[in-house]
Amino acid sequence: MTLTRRERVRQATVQEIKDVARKQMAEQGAAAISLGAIAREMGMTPPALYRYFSSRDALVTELIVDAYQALGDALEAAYLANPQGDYAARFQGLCHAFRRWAQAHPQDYALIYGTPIPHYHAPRERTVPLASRVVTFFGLLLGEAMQAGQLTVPPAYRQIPPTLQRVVDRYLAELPVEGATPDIFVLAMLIWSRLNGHVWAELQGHFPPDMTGSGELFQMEVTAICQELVLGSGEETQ
Amino acid sequence: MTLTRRERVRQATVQEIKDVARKQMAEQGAAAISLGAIAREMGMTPPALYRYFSSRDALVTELIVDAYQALGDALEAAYLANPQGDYAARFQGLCHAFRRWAQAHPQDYALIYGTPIPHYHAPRERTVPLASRVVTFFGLLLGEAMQAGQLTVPPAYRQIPPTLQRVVDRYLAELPVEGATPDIFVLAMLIWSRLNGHVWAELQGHFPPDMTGSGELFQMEVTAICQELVLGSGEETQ
DNA sequence: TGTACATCAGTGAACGCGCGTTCACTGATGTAC
DNA sequence: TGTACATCAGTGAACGCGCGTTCACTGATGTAC
Repeated sequence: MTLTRRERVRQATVQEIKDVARKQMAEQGAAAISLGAIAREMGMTPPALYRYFSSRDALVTELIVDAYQALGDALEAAYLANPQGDYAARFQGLCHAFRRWAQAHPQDYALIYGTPIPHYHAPRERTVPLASRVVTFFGLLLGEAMQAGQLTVPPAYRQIPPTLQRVVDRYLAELPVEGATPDIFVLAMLIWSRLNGHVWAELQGHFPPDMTGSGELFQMEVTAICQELVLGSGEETQ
Repeated sequence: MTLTRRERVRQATVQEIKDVARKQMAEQGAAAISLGAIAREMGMTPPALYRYFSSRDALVTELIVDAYQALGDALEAAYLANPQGDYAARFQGLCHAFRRWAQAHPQDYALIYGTPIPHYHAPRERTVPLASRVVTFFGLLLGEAMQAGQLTVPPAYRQIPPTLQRVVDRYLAELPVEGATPDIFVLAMLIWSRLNGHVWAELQGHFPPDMTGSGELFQMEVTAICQELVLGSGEETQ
């Protein structure tokens, strides 16, 4: 079904609102998203925005959803950009795609992984699946590598305490991905949190800023993880 | 020099202002710190607070300094609580102290490591030394362990690219700590960022919340790092 | 020990500002006959 | 192809609210003689 002229104009306006909001997030931070400021920049009056979003929070929610979606898409593209059997290359590709996206869109990154906006409550039923998708790419890759014998799970990650094991099993049962093991599930989350911690520290200047610009520090961390997991390129077995 | 009655009352008021501010941070987030709300809760009028802090930002700065100080003190206590030669125990103690402090004071933790407050600019000459102090405890410990031959720096951390090496050298030259090597400097930052990433993810609910409550997940990560670094307890050599 | 003065905590009114949101309305765009 | 009506985007005024900050002031606390 093709869109009418009016619908196309409407969609363009929605897009413009989001774009201006993102621009203002970049300048003032996510907490400062304001319908008034957006309207001003668009040459409109604030009430006009209520034709497009039922409230400020609804707009914020859409921005969050878009951000997760964009990050997930970036990871998916990176995942597919590297050859299927080369697990180390795919992993590195994922890691760098994560960092690159965060650096290219620091405002969206802070929106989803930073301090929540005061008085805003995200609808978890929408955000949780999207947040999971991000981690899932790491899980998928690590799972494949393990099945191919190109990954050694460090002993510390193999010994899951019984109470934690039970919780993990419950999540695995609901997961739409087959072949996921508790080891890989936990490993993917922990590896992701390392990367996220690094990228966050970079962006917030918690590292000496002139040490992170080149990306060499990040590369060291990624290499260290590869070595810790003995991530193979798949060449040995083929 | 002993304090006069007036000075003591004054200090108590300053303390109360900070305490109320911290309480409100816990409820509404750091971005919502408001002199008006603080005054209201204290049964005062907003202008009265200007007797104690020259502006809202000055108050925020003090809260940040206090938070860094408290976290540093907690780490120092944990550092000293474990025997000098037992590097693994000391490391684990540091890690858990970091997490415990963050969980006990999530608002202060978010204040220093979360998204910066909009329109507030921290005076870096005050915050950077305090932020460094936190990481320094990890550096100190890892340095001692290495000198004792109880630490193996993973190969990925040993190969520092030349451009990065130059920057690291410059920082090491200014550092008041002797015996710090580039390896350890880089290692401490990266290990800290892993821990920070984990703790942040826990607090923000980026991990499934029922998986983090027990602390077993965090313990797995700490153990993994210990094993990756082959952190010894010092018993073998004595 | 008592008085005169200085210091300082806190008040109350006011400043300009921006916020999200509602409402009744105008005027343009699209649709049905 | 032309007219009558419905839909919808956007305006302007207004709502109540809270913010940081200033100013002139009152009244209590402390100090000097």
